[in-house]
Amino acid sequence: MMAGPSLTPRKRDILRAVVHDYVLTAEPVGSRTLSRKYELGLSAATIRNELSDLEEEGLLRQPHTSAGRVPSDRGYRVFVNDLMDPPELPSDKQRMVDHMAYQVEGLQELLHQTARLTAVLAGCTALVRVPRPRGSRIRTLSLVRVSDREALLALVTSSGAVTSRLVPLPAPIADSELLILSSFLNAQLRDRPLDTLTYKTLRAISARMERYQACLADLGDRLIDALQFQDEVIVANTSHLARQPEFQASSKVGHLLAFLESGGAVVQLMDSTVDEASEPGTVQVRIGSENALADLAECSLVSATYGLRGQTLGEIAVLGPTRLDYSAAVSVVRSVSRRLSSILTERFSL
Amino acid sequence: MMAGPSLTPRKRDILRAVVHDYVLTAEPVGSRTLSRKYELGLSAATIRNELSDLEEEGLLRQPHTSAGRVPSDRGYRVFVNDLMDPPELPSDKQRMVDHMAYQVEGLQELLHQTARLTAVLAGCTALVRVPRPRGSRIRTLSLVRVSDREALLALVTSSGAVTSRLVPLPAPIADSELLILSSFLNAQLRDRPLDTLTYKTLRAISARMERYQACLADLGDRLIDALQFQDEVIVANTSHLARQPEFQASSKVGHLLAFLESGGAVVQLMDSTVDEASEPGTVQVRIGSENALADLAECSLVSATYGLRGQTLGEIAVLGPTRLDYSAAVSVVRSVSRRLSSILTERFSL
DNA sequence: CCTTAGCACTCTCCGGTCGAGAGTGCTAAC
DNA sequence: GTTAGCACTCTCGACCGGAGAGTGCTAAGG
Repeated sequence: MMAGPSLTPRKRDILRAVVHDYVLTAEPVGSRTLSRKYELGLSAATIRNELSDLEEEGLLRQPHTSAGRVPSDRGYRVFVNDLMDPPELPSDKQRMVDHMAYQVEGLQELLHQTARLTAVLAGCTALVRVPRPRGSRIRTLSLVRVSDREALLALVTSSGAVTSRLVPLPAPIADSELLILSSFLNAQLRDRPLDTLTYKTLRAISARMERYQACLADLGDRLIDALQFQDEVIVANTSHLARQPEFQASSKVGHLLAFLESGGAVVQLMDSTVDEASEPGTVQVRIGSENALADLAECSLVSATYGLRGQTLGEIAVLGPTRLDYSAAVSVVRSVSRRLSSILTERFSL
Repeated sequence: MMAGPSLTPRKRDILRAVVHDYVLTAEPVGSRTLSRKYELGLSAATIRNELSDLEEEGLLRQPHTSAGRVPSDRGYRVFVNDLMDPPELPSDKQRMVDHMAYQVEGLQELLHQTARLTAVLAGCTALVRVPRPRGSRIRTLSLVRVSDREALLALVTSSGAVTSRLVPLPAPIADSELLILSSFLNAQLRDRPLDTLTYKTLRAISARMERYQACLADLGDRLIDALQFQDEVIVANTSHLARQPEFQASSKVGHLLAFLESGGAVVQLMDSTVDEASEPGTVQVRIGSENALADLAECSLVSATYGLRGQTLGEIAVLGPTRLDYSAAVSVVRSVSRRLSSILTERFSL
């Protein structure tokens, strides 16, 4: 966004070193450490001055006076934009990517393996968003009361597939109201092609629905979650997140996991990541608070789309704490998404 | 196994109360609490004596002198065997179970929903083991080196399905050795019906393999994990585990998650649970150390098989800390497994 | 003989204090 | 502009001591 090139080369070197060291150790890094471990040709005192400047510019933070420095989200951003240059994957890893689809048949299995491989190569949690079935539309949608606290949302698509979800009801609701709601949703969504149903569209519909019937409060959001039915997201290696020191404390792990388990939320996240024209192969990085999702304030997402003949089918991403090896993550995601696209093209472009 | 009926009725009441309270609060429960919260008609002092006896019998433990008591694994066992009587599911929950398959099509989707529902009803992590494809056999199996540290295991079944797994290699291994190993495995496994491939069988083969080539060390186990390819296990609501106070500390959550993510390990667990003749609908309970898997020393598993016309197809289970509401869990698992079996029978018994 | 009240004892938990260690910011010299 | 030196600040771990909870034992009461 800004401020990138205004740094002196020396500041750049130092910021790079801080990021590198912190990613490695997860400990705030001090001037002494920097002057010893990195060949900056500077004494600790000089580095201290530079660190102080970098902090003033908002690129570093101090957890407390007299601890070392830690990169801020903006610091990571500068690092990602200007200071790193992700290499091509080392040949042994690249070989694994090339062999990825070896004798794998079936899209679903292919994507599962992709997720696993990405997770292994990047040493992180990996997400793969499965393509929506193209061209199919919503035929009907119905809402049935199951108990006072749960309703069943059933959905039939033009291809004949049926899906259903349990929807928690925030408050008991009369059958008649449910009927009204049901027909409202039907009117809004019938014949809608599934692949036009982004999170934003659903959000808009939900807004109208709330106006229509105020008592439904947050049911809208729940429905959105539930509507993400076909958008399954494959998650691999969640345990990596749980092992990060920054998430050990308190109930953070629990929150994160719950988030990852609610497919809808993950889809929402990914939708918000795609900034229109992102060609397959372009890697996007979202850092910490840039996600604007409280649960992910301390996480970063490195993602790229994959597709077929230029058309985007899905997305593949790596998720970790903001203290992420961005360079490696970008290398992996870039390589895997390219490879996946080319496999799909090879295989399905008859 | 023993010791059940030898308890006086009063001891039974007290043990029941201890289990009940501890499950609820996750805090060691003391004599005073018991005499106040439960209508035992006894003073704290009397209860203390009984608690002392129960501890001597190994049914209770004290985390430290002068803390309250906590049920031991054996205590839970006695509770499960003799002291509880799981009721039928309350009608609202039962209704949800009855509506379970409403308009759901496709086995995979049905099982996913089953897992989710089970998790919701029991308020726990739920596992569903997917049926193996019946009658299909292994046609060929090949092992290809991908890098020094990874090989690819590819498998073709008689139905034509192909699966592959990356197998980590403990040590670099020559192509020629891999070839030998590959043909050995082929000889052992070719034409083997998939549904006879239990963990025990694989274990036996792996043992022979180790003898055959000592340098392969633990590759055997890895292969077993990898071989469980079709045995996918659906896991729902893992975040519940992460939220339990007993797992907050240290890296326990990470371990548990890693365990759940390695499908092979879970299958192994489930295999070891099935004690031969378990008819569909019979609920099995494995408590803590009974699992004999270090990772699960503090977990309990409540499971039942499901099937079609008397034949077992898979298994459904609830997983939680040993401090589990066994009664509720049994109710849910029993009800869901019955229902699932009857849905399958209805639908697939043409 | 079983039950209960009373009491001493033990153990954890919590708050406060203290010293060690790490790292900073500032100043003065090079 | 760079560096050495030094005082200052802050965290972290160890240690201590009191409060609280719970036990085990003993002796009195039904």
